[in-house]
Amino acid sequence: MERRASRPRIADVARVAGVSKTAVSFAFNSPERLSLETADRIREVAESLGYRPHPVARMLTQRRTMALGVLTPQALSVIFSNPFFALFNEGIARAAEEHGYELHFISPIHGSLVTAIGRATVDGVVAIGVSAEHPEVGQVRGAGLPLVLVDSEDPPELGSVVVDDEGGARAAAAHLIELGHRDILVLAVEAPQAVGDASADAPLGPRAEAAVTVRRLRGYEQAFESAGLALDPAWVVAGRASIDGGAAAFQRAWAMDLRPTAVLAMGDAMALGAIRAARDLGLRVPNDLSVVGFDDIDLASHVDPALTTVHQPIRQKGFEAVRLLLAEVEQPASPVQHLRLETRLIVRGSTAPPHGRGEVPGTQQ
Amino acid sequence: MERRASRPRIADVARVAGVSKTAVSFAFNSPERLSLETADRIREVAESLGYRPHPVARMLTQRRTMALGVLTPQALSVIFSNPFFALFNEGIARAAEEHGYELHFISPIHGSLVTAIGRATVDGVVAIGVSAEHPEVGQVRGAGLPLVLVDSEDPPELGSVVVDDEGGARAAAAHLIELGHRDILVLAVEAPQAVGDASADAPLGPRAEAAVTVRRLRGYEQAFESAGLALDPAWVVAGRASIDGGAAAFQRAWAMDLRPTAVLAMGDAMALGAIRAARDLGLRVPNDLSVVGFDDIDLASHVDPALTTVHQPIRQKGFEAVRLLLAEVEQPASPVQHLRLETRLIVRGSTAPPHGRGEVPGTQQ
DNA sequence: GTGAAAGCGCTAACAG
DNA sequence: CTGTTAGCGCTTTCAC
Repeated sequence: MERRASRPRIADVARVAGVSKTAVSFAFNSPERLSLETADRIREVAESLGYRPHPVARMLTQRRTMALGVLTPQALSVIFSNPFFALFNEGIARAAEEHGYELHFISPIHGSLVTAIGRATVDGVVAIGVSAEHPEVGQVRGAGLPLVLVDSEDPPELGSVVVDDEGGARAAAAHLIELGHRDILVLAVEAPQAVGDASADAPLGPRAEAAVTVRRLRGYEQAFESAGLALDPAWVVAGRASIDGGAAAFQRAWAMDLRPTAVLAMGDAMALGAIRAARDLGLRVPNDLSVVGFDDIDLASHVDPALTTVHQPIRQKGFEAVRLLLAEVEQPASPVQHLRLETRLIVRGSTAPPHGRGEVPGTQQ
Repeated sequence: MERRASRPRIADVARVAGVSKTAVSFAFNSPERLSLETADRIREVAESLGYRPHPVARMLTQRRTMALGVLTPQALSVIFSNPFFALFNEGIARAAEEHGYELHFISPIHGSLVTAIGRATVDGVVAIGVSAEHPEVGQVRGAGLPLVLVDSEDPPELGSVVVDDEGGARAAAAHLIELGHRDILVLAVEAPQAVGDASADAPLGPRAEAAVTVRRLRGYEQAFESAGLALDPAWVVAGRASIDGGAAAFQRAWAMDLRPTAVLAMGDAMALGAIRAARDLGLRVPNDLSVVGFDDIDLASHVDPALTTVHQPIRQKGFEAVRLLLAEVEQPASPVQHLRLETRLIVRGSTAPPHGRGEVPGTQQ
């Protein structure tokens, strides 16, 4: 009856090798505290038994998991289908694996982020799309976990990584204005209705994404003001941050009899959607309609015409967030850090002067 | 000194509420075993203290983690930058969240998949790009974890989800042959050099991806044979499964004086790379060169010309893999299941008869 | 309805 | 160099 289907425990190894559990533990964790031969013999026995220290038990005693959490209010499946997250995750992943940490994605479970956080076994978390006003932030901190915010600086005592949304937006709007556009439609990101079923938590309220929207909108406004113009609120329509969302928003604007010569979209996906919708209406881009996106996802440079957009270093955002987080995780005494990364306008083929007057910028006024 | 910075434990709640630890546990896990008022009071105290059951301790006693692992030999960062995985992960994620499980990505840590698996705290794993000959498979099974293989049926006693690679490849090749092509270049996927540093494990050998390659190649051959032709091994060149890899492979073939009128690429990314390389050489697609991909990633239908390719249900593959896995996880007695999904050729704009004779298929013979 | 006590599997003082 | 022992924080029989 010595054979057992279940996983061998440390005691089994100790018994077979004729040593104490301590010795076995040392053989794995501090071999230098054992004679070479003892350590070798123990490892052989362990090997032959197929023994591996149980990771959960190990976490419990070591009080660390060697895993980092990526917290998002979005459903897991959108995290993986969204090109923005593809880049962000890539950056996160690169930093995590460089330091030997695993990655756990913390997304609503049965609609509840609170339960998801409650279950997370991580040493620290990077949160994106979340800020001060969210109960989740308090929960993570209450759990004693280091937390770094991305795209929000709100509880200032937390580490953060943000980009210059305002400056990027300003540059985008200024570009259009310089080209001579005056009838500019703004496609804003509406707060996504979080997965939420009718479960206990999730009084989601204004998400941090709203903060990004506000910053970008402010940038647009500043550019208008600098040019002595004003951004008419009626020309700001909100939609979901996706291709379909952008298309729908553009159509809605059109149905409201807005006839823009240019579009400022707060995301590339929305920009692409607007282009699609405009084409369906018979408009040519950029001749009849100029479109500027935001983010500079991979696709932006591959579509035709290539999308003029505001580049933000998404990968780097993820990478730096993990770097800041690990500093806190590994030296709990270290001060929290704040990072602000640059954005820059990339002019490609989707923008031109209004009225199809070719590629040469000229003031139509 | 009652205030403590660290996380409150169950004993703290018990003490403050004036009950035993058991009662506190019951208040959370089996409230029906407590009087309503006791349970409520305990929960209030817990709330006020900010108490949350420690997830690791919980895992240890419950002997389940409510998390599933996704095992891949690729580095974490490639998992997120690769469009194939984007789709696969989406399917995985959808199924996992539907059942309330978290997802952990198990990728080499410091180059070692073995340590990564050793650390994984999951109730089961879906492995892709791995099969019988890999030590990792044995390790996972040794840990007593249910395991479902994707793209391999090799240890037949394991659950599996595969697609009809052979049939898809056959259809792709047949399509080209019917169009009249005879000089067909095959772009095969070469085994990726796993991340591996010089660390202990990773005698990686032929990866399961090799199996996919073999199946697709066999499909191509069958189509050739059915047409009374033969696939010349000299016309099969291998490259990395990426855009750059495809471009490089095509250039290499060109440098070896191969002058194909068509390309069969084992992945869409490679196909796209081949198109790029061909264009750089002054060839027009599909007039001078027809290209067929494999997989049908999102991008395939968005490029110009849209890519003719073999569609495989990548999302579904992920979704089903988790479904099969959960069946095993939740009813350990249940039999392992095997699933084979269909593929189908999707003809778009990147294929035409050879010699630029327009879009109408005609036998050039 | 409530609590005492025995683990879950491992680590790490502390002795010897 | 090796073993004893006491936890890590929670769950869960089993008595009361």
